[in-house]
Parts: sequence; C-alpha cells; structure tokens
Amino acid sequence: MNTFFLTTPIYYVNSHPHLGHAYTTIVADAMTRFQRLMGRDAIFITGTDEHGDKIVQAAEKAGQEVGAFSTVISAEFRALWPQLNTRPAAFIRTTDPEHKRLVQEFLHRVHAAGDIYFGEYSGHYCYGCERFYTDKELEGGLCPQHQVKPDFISEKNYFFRMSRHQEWLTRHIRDNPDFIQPERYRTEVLTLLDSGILDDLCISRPKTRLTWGIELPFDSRYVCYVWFDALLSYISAIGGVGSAGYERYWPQAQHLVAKDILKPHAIFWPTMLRAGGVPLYRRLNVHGYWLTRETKMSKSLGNIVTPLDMAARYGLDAFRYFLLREMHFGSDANFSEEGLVARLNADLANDLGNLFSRVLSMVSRYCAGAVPAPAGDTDLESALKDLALECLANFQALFDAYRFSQALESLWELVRALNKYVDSAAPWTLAKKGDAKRLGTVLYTLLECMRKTALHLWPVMPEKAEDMYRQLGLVFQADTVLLPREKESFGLLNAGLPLPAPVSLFPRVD
RNA sequence: CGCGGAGUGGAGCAGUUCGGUAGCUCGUCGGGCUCAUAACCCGAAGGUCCCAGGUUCAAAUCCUGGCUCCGCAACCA
Repeated sequence: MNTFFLTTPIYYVNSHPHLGHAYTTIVADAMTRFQRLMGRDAIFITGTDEHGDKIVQAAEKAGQEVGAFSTVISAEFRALWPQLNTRPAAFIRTTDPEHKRLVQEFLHRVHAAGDIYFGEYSGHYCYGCERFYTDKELEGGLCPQHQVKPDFISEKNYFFRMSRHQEWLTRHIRDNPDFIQPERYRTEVLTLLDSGILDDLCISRPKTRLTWGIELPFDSRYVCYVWFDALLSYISAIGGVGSAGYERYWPQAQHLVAKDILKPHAIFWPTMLRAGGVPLYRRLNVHGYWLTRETKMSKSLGNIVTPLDMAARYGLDAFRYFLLREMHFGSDANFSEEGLVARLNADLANDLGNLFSRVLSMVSRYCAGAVPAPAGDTDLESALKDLALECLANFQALFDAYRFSQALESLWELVRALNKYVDSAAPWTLAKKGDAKRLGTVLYTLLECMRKTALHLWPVMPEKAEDMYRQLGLVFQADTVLLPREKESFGLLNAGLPLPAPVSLFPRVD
C-alpha cells in the first residue's frame, strides 16, 4: 500500500509549547503534505506524554491536581497545531483510557514472552529529589541538588530484558543504514551499543513512590515507567496492534525526534517492539536544537522563543519557511528575529514575491490579464526548462530525504533562473516591438514555471502557495496534484485563463 | 583519559561518506535594465579551509597528535 506515516514525539506536559515543539510539528506537517503531493496516503500524528514524577512535581509547583494540570497543558499543545496550520491525523494523550488498555495488553505480551522479570534494584536514593542517582551523577557522594548524602536503598521492581536484544539490535542497525538518520546519530547509537552491555530496563515504579502512571497488569502495586508507556502511544494513536489503522500505516512508520530523546527511540523502542512481537518502525529521523545567541533555549535563561509571536509578526508561512530553510536537518541552528527578517526580505520578498509581481504585472499589461499561448521555444526556453526539471527533481529527492534546507535551495536556484530569464528575454522589448508570439512564449513559460514553484512550496507554505495559485488563475487542490509528473513535463497550465489583479505576496519588512 | 558536535573569504553556512582547479546566501564595490516589492541581472574584490606532523602524483576531505568553542550527563523538540 502506498502509505506514509510519521510521528512527532508526544510532548511532555511539564512545560508549555515553545519553538522546539513547533519546529518538530511543522517538519512533520510539511513532510506529510509533501508525501501527499507525491501521491501517497500520508498522515502524521502527535500528542502529549502525561505520566511520571516530573509531571507530579510540575503540578505541585503550580498548585494543581495532577490530572487537571496535565489536561490544561495538553490542551495548549492541541490548540497550537491548527494555529501553525499543521494538521495531525490524531492527537493522543497517554492518559486516554484506550491507550492505557493497549499498554497493559502490550505489557502482558512481553511478560508472557518471558522478557519481564521481577528483581531487586539497589541504589542511592535522594528523598528530596524522589529519585535514584548513579555513582557518576553524585558529586562527592552527595546529591547534586540537595547536597545531602542519599540513602542506599533496595527496591523490588520489574525489569525488561533489554540486554537480551542488544546483539540483534546492533546487527539490525548495521544492516539497515537508513534505520537511523542522519548518519551521525546512527554512529552515536552504534558507539553506545558497542561500548558495553546494555542494562536491563527498570519498567516499574512502586506506588509507594508514584501513583501517576499506568498500573502493571500483573502487579497492582506498581505503575509503568513513563517511556515504556509513552513510546507505545505511537501505536495506540492508530488503533493498537492488529487494528485497521495499524495494518494500514504501521508498516510505513517513521519517527521524528530531537537529539535528546535518541536513546529511548533508538534502543528502548526497537527492543520493546521485538519483545512484543511487533515489526519495527522503518526509520528514525533525528534533528538538532534551535539555539538563541549560540546558547540553548531554556526557561531558566529566559530566552524562549514563542512560536506564535513570530508567526503573528512576520506571517505564519514566512516563519515555517525560515525554520525549514535555516536549519540543516540534524544539526543545531540559530534562531534570531534578524535572521528571519533577512530570509523574508531576500528569499521571499526580493526573489520570489518580486518575480510574481513583475511577471503578473506584465501579463496584465501586455496580455490583457489572461494566460498567453506559447509559440515555439528558442534555446533560451530549452535551457530554462532543462534547469527547471533538474531543480524540481533535486527538490523532490532532497525533501524526501529530510534535507529541507538543500531542497529549498534547489528550488531557489530555479527562482533565480526565472528572474534571470526575465532579464534575458526582456518581454518589455518584445511588447514594444509588437512581437506577440515571442512575448506569449516568454510569459507562458514564466507562468508555467511559477506554477510548478508554487506547487512545490505548498508543503512548506500552504497558504502562500494557495495564494500564488490564485494569482495564476487556478484553484489549488492537493488531491489532484502529482509532483512526480511535474518534474518531467511542461504545459499543465492552460492558455486563456483570466488572471486576477496582482497582489503583493511578501511585502518587505524594514 | 565520560559521550558527542563544531572550527572554511566581513557575517551565516554547504562541501568532508567514495581525496582531484574552494562553493552558496547576505554584506561591500563597479556596471546594466526599467517589467517589478529602492526590487531584478552582470561583473569584481575578499579565504594560510584551527594548528603541527603523516599517507599520496594530489588532502578542506584520509591517518596521528594538539588547540579552541559548544552541547549532553539537571528541565527540554
């Protein structure tokens, strides 16, 4: 089946949505829109992760009951996505009853398969932090937070036999170079796997310490460790193992995460799936962080960028464009308002917006506002068309590989070539000479290439792309578009179409 | 010797997998055009590709050693 299925992480509700969350979801949305234009049945899903210690603590800090607290934050995330023009096919909460049931069912399967055992865990426990510390984490034997000596306590817990699957996982990652992308993160995981034996994963928390979680189906004195619960949401969101949604989408599953949660996705999750007898996801796509002034964004530093402020100030599509154009997928990137404005002015206003403006105004002036008919091509057109098809083919291949920045660069190579073509062909001279045939060819060629450009931009800037389409006298309908044929031929724009009065697409910001 | 990333013209970055005349955008300077959002097009200046060794006919790219910066090990995409 020709499907495409992508997940964002389910965001942890101990903080409000920020630029990082917006980026990941916008990437997921753009990729999904792209795959749809490529002719696939494509969806992405998102949601919130709501269990665990940290949430209980955050709720206490806010002076709220934990269930009510996570509902409020979860709703903030859910409300943000439509405002960024992202359209998840599902929004899952790990507190959904159906998810809880599916997690318990999965735990049962793994337990029955013999991959969960009851054992004892000993460690340095700080009652102030309500957590265990490893020897490495302690500073001079003291808890780094409270500067007190933690108690050495033993606790009975359930463990997942992750170590049993280490060899198999290592081989799988070696044999499937695409399983973790970009390459550097694959290398990182392989280094980690080669550096020693994996510990088994402690997957329970005694209710004496934590009750905010999913109860273990085989022991009501415990709740499930958050990651074991959260990762399974990727399957709950489409109906659970064996459901119609699962059959349809899971075989093509890809995940999208930031580098901080590489380990749970690259190690915990595949071994869990293996133990539960569920086929693995196809691919894990890992991106970097947005930095502000060379340093990481964090609440304590007060340098959080609020996505909606930027969108409101400069336009949502310019914001989306900036995020995809500026960050090289996988590496960290810098976010700055100046950077955004620079891109908006240079790429969107000067190159793209101005191209539409100059061409549409000539069509309006020289062709009575209707798409002219092309006559014969000269070498100038042949060269331009060759370049256009090459740029579009590159765009499609790069976008498909999550190399958004390079994909857009490739598209802008075409935009610049179009501006250059205007200068070389000089339609104003043709108009003066009264060479209607040649003028028709030049302007038609431009309009057709602009149509292709708008089409390819839709995943990144849906509203503006639809505006561009309208300017070309067309109505954009995603289901009727097929990108693959667009990189092969010209002439899908019909001559004679009346065009509306030109409107500025991207006004400059000064 | 905790793990990882980065160091390329004034700024921001590609290129490093599979060595072969150093590339893009912005900025600067000069020119062109007049259809256009003071936009667009052409040309120019500007680089010891962190340093030192090594391999090679040839190294930004491979190997060894070192320096500097940053991130993770605490929240967090």
